[in-house]
Amino acid sequence: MKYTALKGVHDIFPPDVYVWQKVETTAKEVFSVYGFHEIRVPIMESTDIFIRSIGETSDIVEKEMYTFPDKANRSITLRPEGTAPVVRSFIENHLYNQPSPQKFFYSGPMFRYERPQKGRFRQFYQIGVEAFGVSEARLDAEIISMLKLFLERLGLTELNFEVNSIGCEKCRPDYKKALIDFFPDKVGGLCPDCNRRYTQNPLRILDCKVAACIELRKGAPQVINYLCIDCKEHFEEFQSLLRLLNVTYIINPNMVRGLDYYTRTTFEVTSEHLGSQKAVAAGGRYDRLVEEFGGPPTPAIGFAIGMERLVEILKTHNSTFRTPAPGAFLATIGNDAGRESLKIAEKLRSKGITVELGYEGASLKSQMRKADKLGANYVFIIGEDELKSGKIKWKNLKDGSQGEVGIKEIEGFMV
RNA sequence: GUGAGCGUAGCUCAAUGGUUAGAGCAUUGGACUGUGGCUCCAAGGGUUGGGGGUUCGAGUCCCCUCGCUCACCCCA
Repeated sequence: MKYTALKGVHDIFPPDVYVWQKVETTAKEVFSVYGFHEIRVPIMESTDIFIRSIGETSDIVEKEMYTFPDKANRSITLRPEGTAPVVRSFIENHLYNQPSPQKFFYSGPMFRYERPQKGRFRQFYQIGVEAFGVSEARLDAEIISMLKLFLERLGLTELNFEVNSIGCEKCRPDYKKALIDFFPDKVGGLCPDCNRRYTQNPLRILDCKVAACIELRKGAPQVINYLCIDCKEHFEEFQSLLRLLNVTYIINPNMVRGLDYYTRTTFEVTSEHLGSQKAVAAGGRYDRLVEEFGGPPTPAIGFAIGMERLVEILKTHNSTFRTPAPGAFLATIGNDAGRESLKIAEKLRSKGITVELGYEGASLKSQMRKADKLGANYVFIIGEDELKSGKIKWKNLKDGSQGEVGIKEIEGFMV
């Protein structure tokens, strides 16, 4: 094959594209009921926007960004995630001067230079939401509830909601220290990756999958026990509201997010139907990011849904996504009938009926076959006899019934 | 970046180192010169991912390369 798509990118075409459309329209419907409005931001930004938000030492920045110089030698990066561009837009357009909270959703492609595997791609799509200006836990609970409703609307009820709090800039240092103090005599037994984590980012030891590390970290201090008063109250209120809203959740004290900007509430929605990358949606609070970006102190929270992962789950749950079938198929015999069929097709289409035609002088039999394969409801047969009499034959392909209808009455017949 | 597995028709897969690489499904046409589905017949479709090597002979064995997949790191 001479021309192929790049590694880790994919085409989306029927019937799958109808699953995607369903997800996108459902998101818009649900999110708008919660007062979220669409925001459209560029897919490329100045590189430093991502470096400052995601964190200089994060894997995304260190090795996964699509970064290149433009013709004026500015460093440009294809967005690896959606929060930073939205925060940039929020500040640049002074949206903090609008009534608080400001709530946005977006959807579109993200780019990360990684080795593809199940549920992971170089160009992938996210639907995300961001809410600015409210720190109270009611908003956290609302957002989780909104995510749950969205998933339920898509028929997904067997997903796991995992929550955690990773504290704030006040309490996290204490916890980090406690964690470091816990491991010294155990470091030798940890896997090589965890040895590296021990010095670079000890929190990451908590979600290592190596059996020895899982064993060794038993009894390790949990971040929940090191939260400051404010963070602790916030987390407890958050949980109490989740129960109030009947959201079934589990606390995952080992859940640590990979992006540096998170504070307090973090959460993930996971599925058993995915591979190793089982998070279908994830997010959390980032109360400091707007200020660090040069905006006014503004608490915020958001999440992102992985479209490919969500579509994967939907396809295993629900096989009813099909390419829409035409309402009518016009089978014609001869040039005159072919010309007449164009007029009829346009009339029906103007009424919103999907119409397909037979082409290339195919035999009636093969046109019938095609109509059947397309799943058409009705076939109209137009030949010399029909042109003379002004009545065309119809056949209902679902029940096999057939009859005649005047050419002028065909719209009424179909509508 | 690391590791493993796999590359034969559009798809799913056959073919002991030995003739012209086959089958099912799918596509197109026909059996009915104006009636779909079921059945039957036929046709099109392949540089066996690519390159090199061993051999009288390679889809099959060896090397390289590219691609895909899964996993690790990390993440939606």
